[in-house]
Amino acid sequence: MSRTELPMPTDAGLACCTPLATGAAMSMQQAEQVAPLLKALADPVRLRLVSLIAAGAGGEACVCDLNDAFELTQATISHHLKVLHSAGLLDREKRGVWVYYAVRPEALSAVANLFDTAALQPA
Amino acid sequence: MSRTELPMPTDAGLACCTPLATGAAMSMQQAEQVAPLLKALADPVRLRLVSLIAAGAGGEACVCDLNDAFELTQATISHHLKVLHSAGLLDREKRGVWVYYAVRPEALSAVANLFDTAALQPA
DNA sequence: ACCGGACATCGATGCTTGTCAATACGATGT
DNA sequence: ACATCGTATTGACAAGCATCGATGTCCGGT
Repeated sequence: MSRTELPMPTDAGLACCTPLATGAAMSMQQAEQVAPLLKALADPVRLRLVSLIAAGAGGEACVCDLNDAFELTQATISHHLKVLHSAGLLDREKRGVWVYYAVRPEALSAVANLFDTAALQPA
Repeated sequence: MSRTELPMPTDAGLACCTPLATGAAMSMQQAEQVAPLLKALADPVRLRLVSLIAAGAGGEACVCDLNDAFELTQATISHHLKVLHSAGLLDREKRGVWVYYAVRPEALSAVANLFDTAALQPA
């Protein structure tokens, strides 16, 4: 990448390079802020974990149930739950011997908003 | 995971383990089907690429512009575009010397639907 | 026919990540 | 006190991934 500057088409009004509504598009900061959320969700196991938890009573679920829903080690499930929790997607509450994870609607709607904003225009 | 079977709470009606509305939740198949889309989007660079392309005129953008929008090698941008294209998120069209990528609204709305369906219930 | 520019592909490299077995921690019941 | 059960943590390993430099390919102009 020799050119560090971008705006001018090198010569005149060449047909390429309509200058991308950069104002309306996402900044690198924004992207780096949202990407971790998607990264946390971008795994089949974690995606299903969130789905199971969201489908649970009160939007929460006990780890003991989640463990049995997969053919994976308890350590692996625990790891995935930690990832989701660290990403801010799940809340964690210890209730007696058991631990319950609950979805954080704010976090999920943040992702939903992302696609409402960025995506859907007919043509 | 010693237990390969799941359904029975080992003893009686213990308070834990409300059995998760497994019918309503996402199957492993579904999760494995959607996760690749999220994986493709779960990178700051790719997320911004999609954003830039979506913000472009007609929901498309020339690679020449995209290259200049990042401090990354042309090879790297090309790689990311390929990932997005392979995931079915972008269309590719060669127009003269230049290549234009365009967003596939269907793919994006698939992701959007995912969060509409799974996410937002008040309490 | 040649050169130059726009993208793609290849091969290599260092970092991240999904998974497991083993172990540690903490609460409960006996 | 002790054994037990539910969950988290640690350490290790293989696989995946983001990035780069170098090279290849295709196209348009001279």
